[in-house]
Parts: sequence; C-alpha cells; structure tokens
Amino acid sequence: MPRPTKRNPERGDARTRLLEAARDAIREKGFAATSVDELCLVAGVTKGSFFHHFKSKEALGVAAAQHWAETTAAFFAAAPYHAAEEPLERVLAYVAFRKSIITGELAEVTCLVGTMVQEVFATSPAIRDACGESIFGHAATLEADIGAAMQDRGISGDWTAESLARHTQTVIQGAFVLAKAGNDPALARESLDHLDRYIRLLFGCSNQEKRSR
Amino acid sequence: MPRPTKRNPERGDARTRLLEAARDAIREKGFAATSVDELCLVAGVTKGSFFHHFKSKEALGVAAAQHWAETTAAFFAAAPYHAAEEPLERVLAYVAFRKSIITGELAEVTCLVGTMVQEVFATSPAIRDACGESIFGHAATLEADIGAAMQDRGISGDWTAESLARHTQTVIQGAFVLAKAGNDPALARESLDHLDRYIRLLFGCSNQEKRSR
DNA sequence: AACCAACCATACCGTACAGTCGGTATGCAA
DNA sequence: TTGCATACCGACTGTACGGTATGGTTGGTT
Repeated sequence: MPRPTKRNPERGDARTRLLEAARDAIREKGFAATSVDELCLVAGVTKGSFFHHFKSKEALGVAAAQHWAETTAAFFAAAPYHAAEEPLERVLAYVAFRKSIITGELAEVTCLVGTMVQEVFATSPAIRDACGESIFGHAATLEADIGAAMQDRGISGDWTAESLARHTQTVIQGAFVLAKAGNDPALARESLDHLDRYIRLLFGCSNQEKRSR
Repeated sequence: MPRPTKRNPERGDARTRLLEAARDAIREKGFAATSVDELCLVAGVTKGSFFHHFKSKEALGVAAAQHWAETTAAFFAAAPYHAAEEPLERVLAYVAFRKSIITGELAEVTCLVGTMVQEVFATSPAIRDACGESIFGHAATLEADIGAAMQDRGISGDWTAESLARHTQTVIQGAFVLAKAGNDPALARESLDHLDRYIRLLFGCSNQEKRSR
C-alpha cells in the first residue's frame, strides 16, 4: 500500500478519492449501507479528513451525485454518438451507445444517482434534488437532437422532445432495475432494443433501415 | 393504542403486521435504513417476537418480497383490466390501469421489490432472487395476453411476448425512479403514455383508435 | 522569518444497531 | 395432568455507526 495521503498526492486529492470510493460503494450496496469508516479506509484517508471535506454523510451524498453528474456529462460529451449527420441518427446512436456500454459487473454498469434516489428520495431532499439534476440534466442533452429530428422528419405527435428524452432515461433506469433483479445485464440490453424500436416507429423508420448487428 | 399483541389478535398476527410495517418502511427509506427496532415499534411487537418469526433481518427481507409478490398478484388478478374482449385491449388496459393507480404519496405508489433489489442485489442473493421472482412473475402474467394479441393481429417482429412483457416492467420501474428523482408522480405517468404509444405502434393501431381521456 | 488557512490525523463520544437469551403464556393432544 | 410446541416478551450484549474535539503538518503569502 503506497503512502496513502500526503501533499502532492499520487492519485488525486483526498476529496476526489473519497468521492470515487463513494461512487463505487454506493453503486455496490446503496447509500445507507455504505459507512463513512469504510470510505475512509478505501480512500486511504482518516475520519478527520472526511469531515473536513464533507460536513456530514448527507453532504457527501450530495457531492457524490454532483460529481457523478460532472463526470458522466464529460463522458457522454466525448462519446462517439454525436458524429452522425442526421439528428435522428444521433439519437439512435445514443441508444446504441448506452447499450454497448452495458458489459461486465452490474455494479459498474448501473447508475449511481438512480440507485441513490430510490433510497433517499423521502429522507434527504438535498440528495434527491442532486440526483434529479443529474438525471434530468442528462436527459436535457438529448432534447436538441430529438427536437431537430422531429423537425427534420416533420413529426408532430402528442408528445414532446422533452418528454421523449425523459422516457429514454426511464427505460435506462428501469433496465438497470430488471438487470439487477434477474442478475443479468442482458435484460437491460433487451429493453434498450425496445427503446430503439419505439423511436424508429415514432419517426416512421422502416424496419430494414436498421443498421447491421 | 389498542393492546398490541395477544392471542386472538385484532388485526392480523404479529408476523403479518411486521411484514406490513416492513413494506411501508422499506418503500419509504429502503432496506438498510429500516431498523428492526422500528419495525417492532410500528407493528406493536417486541424484538423477541421478531426473531421468533424471522431468523434474521435478511430473512425478513425475503419474506417481505414474497409477501409483496402474493398481495400484488391478488390485487392485479382482481383488477378490472382483464375484462376486455380482445387481448390487445387487455394489454392496453393493463398499462392504463397501472397509470391510474399512480396517485398520492410517492412511497405508497412505488414498488417494494424494485426499491429493495437496487440496494441488495450484490449483498443479499436471497433477497435479490425473491425480488426477481416477484417482478418476473408479474411480467409473466402479461405474456398470455400479449402472445394472444400477436396471434390475433398477425404480428411477428424480432421480439417476443416474453420480452415485451418484461419491457413493460422496465418502463414501470424506471418510471418510479424518475418520479422519485423529480419528486413528481406525473413523470411516471408520462412514461406510461410512451409505453402505451409503443404498444399501439407495435400492433399497428392508428392513433385515433386511442380511447378518450 | 512569521504567519495563516487548508489539510490531515488520532482519540474519543453517545447512540443505535442486529442479534441473543432466559423465560412466560397459550393451545392441543395423549 | 402432563408434556410439548408455538408464540411472544423484554432485558441484555457487543459492536459499528455518524460525528466531534483537538492538535499537528504543509504550502503559500507577506
């Protein structure tokens, strides 16, 4: 074990390491079952340091949700699905991308804020709101492409781009729940196929228009 | 407070009262944050009684999931959505029914096993499997109608009745997550509208075929 | 050199936790 | 009546929890 905590830290400062430890632990077993002591141990930090950076465990939860929002925003902004020419292509590429990253251990696949908000929505408004901002903020990044696709294809149903953007997140969050319940990530991918099919139907794509694989 | 626990109990035996207390508490704040002491207090029962009926807190979790599966199965079996003549009508009526019961407090609307499995899927296989049985068992009750509707309408896409049945549960579970994140049950109803639309599109319903309201 | 604030460490506190244990009360059957 | 199983009670245990108090260390500023 390398000297854990000193100035000029070898792998991020204490705060960041705590946030990363929290991210992993909470995804694995939830917020309530994650103890401060354990986070300190994993992050190689002492209690004093923890409560220097976060005034309470709840504050850590809020910070973890915000950190999640920031890191995932950067991750998706850099993802390749924005490359396509047509806006609808980009939307479908997003769904395909979400599907493609569902591999490996379930805990490493699922959404931190979706997991956390299920437990704390009634007991911690602060964490709940931070989780909400993460989810709806991400949904908002899809709105432009969906709206452009609607205009592009002359679609005007009794639904909005905002609503469909949120629905994609519904399917993704629900997909994680079923994957956990069945202990099989394939269950999540299956629902993303339905989401892909729904979007194509909404936009009047014929079936054979679907790309290979 | 009526004499809580005696033989010839006035409102169910201790075990049932504990299961109901667990159902409410876990939906409100999750499994880990729910203490045995609190459940005993709410159920009007002592610790000794609790551990007489459940050998551990985890065993209570399993029993709570099973109890949930039984009570919800009875609830949906008695629901009016089975009445319609055509199988597709019944499927759509199911979705409409699920939407119609999303009213009031969020904690009273959401799914016990969906909430629980998010926290414990990695730490308690027993609870996870019990939650899985509840969810997938419920999904299975939709398969017959979906299958009949497919045959009825001569549908054969690259999806199965089983898969679509599961997808309905994905949307419902995800809908609860977004409703919690946004602290607004309307968000859940919104996604059920998308699910309704998806099913209609799959089965080639025209839009005006949609019933009023 | 002196100082400061951010940062980190250690020891500790009160409490709430899951689980245990010895015991009592009740119903039933031989 | 005895014997036994089920149901229930409540005090107790050890521990792990979130949080605090206090003091030391470090890098930058003046």
